[in-house]
Amino acid sequence: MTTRSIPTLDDVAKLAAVSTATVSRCLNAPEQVSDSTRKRVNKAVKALGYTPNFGARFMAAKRTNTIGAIIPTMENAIFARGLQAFQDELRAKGYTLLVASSSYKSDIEEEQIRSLIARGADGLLLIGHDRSSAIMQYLLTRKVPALVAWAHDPSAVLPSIGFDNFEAMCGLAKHVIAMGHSRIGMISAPTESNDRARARVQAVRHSMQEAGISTQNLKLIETEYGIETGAIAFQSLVGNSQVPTVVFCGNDVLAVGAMRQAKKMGIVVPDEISITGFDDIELARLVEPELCTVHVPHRKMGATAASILVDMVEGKSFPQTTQLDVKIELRDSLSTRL
Amino acid sequence: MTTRSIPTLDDVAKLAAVSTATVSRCLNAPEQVSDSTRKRVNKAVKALGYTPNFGARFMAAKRTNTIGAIIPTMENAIFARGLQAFQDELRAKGYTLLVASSSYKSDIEEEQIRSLIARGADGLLLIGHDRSSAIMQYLLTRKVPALVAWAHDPSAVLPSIGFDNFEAMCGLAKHVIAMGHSRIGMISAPTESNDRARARVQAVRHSMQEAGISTQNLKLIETEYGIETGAIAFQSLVGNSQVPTVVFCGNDVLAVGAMRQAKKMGIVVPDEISITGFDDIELARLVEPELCTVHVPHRKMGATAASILVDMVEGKSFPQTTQLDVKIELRDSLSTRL
DNA sequence: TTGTACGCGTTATCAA
DNA sequence: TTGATAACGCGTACAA
Repeated sequence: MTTRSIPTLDDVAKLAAVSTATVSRCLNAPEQVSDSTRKRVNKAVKALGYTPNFGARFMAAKRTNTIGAIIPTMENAIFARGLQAFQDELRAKGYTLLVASSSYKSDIEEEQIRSLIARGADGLLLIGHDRSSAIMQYLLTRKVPALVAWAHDPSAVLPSIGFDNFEAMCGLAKHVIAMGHSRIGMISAPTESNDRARARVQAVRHSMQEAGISTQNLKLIETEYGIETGAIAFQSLVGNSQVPTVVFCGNDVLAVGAMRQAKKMGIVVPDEISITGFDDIELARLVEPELCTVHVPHRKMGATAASILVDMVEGKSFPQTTQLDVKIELRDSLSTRL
Repeated sequence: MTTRSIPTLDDVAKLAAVSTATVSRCLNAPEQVSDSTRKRVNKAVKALGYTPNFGARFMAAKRTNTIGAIIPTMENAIFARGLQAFQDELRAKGYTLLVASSSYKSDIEEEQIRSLIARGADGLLLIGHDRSSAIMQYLLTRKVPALVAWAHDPSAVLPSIGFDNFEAMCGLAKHVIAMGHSRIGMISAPTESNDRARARVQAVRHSMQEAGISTQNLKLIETEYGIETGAIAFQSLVGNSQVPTVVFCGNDVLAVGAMRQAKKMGIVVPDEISITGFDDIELARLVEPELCTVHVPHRKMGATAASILVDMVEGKSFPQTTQLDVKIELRDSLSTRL
């Protein structure tokens, strides 16, 4: 039982009695190697338990078959589900996924972008378009293909896949307003450096104006992502003089927090107040009443994002932007205001 | 506007009119460089937007300040929360986290372990002790520090941090049995290559035997992780001749699925049947009735795991196993059987 | 305090 | 089909 050191290409080559070039070819272009030597090499690889060193491979080939993804947080079910689909699809295409999370902080995101690129990520998946010009410059000079997901903006520099947050929320808001609601509350994630959140808020404003309702009637609270924060926001929203008849929430988690708080305060949903969410995570159908929300095809988005990004990396043609359809899920947490 | 290529150490050195060695020192051991030259070098680094190439750095230094983590799935809130804490703590200590997921498949996990090690991960976080001897050999010969989380086993080869799944479930099961339950159902995640799931099932068996209840009275169903799968399992459990009075679930997600199915079938929880979970994710307190479960300190586990793993990587002393306390949360989905 | 020069493990070019 | 060999970008003895 001697201490064996980590086997290298050279070790494999020696054991198989060939050159390192041949071993390398066996691994990367097997069809260029004769059957007999390939068998011999593969045997040596197994015997030694050889694994290529990515650092060296990266330096020599400038490719890693690795895709990096930076998401705001792993604690959010929507990203988790989409990301899992993203990874599954990448695997099928022979790529490995590396994930980093930014905690919704743009400076951390920048750091992660640099880190993943330095590590040789062939392509990057990012969330949303909001990004400092410095880091955009960096991305462009490094020429690393980057795809923005969870967003849809044909005019943006980076290609994107997602849905139109503005349109989606408009659809819901118009429906709600048509039901007779005019005193409106909204709980949103912080809109600074979060284009998705901003678009959803603007959609509500826009829909109100279009219906001739003064946006003075909109009570907006911005708060961080969480059930607890949603509950607190709801409390202060209904504590005001003008209690809204409906509360739009920027995502399902905030909405569920609002619903919990309503129950706690003895406010009946939807009889006394309607609540809506966004995303349609599993949770939305587990609460009572079921949450009215906007369904987003996360898995499909993740899988499609993988396809597109791989095409980008491999120099194939790809769409500048891909729009996915959302569906408004009218459920029991929303009712008509007579 | 010329096409600039990626700046290297050499470029920085030239611009600052020093040698590459000095630049390297500026980055890795600033105290060895005089103030004036350091300033000059830092300026050049900024001007060029230089980022070290990890591949090259890894090859030369054999360290990357990177920790890899392989979790079964990102879609599970328990891992997500613990992992986020893990990452936050790592960041504070100057390490970067790379995440991969195995979809609960051991062959994929092996692939990911090799991949992360080849990429130069200084240390690895793994979930659970179940692992083939081949990959254990690989881990040991590569001498990469690896810490097992979500498990606690003083006798295992790899150091671990977590809680005693067996003891935790025994605590709950004994309490339930003392409440008068004797016809028992259980919905578990697949126990093959999942020591946590296995320990929880064994705990129920053990507790029954200890109370003099034949384990013939245990109806066990193994199914994959998910709300829907939990619902299906529950349905077949109550479709049997001997309907259980309590259903233990291996985790909260399965339990919530069971509760949803019970509601759908018009079976009142806990009056007609009690249901328990494990983990205490946020969801547990959002369903109605609130789910009786075992609370696990995920965040604390993640943060502590980071500390220990960094100590391992840096050659400091560390505990072979760290046990965290769990707490049984007696909530309304469990009631006495008279 | 700073510079020179070598080696890390791989891929790719070119010849054989 | 195979082999020799030059990069790739960095850290670090060792020397100055």
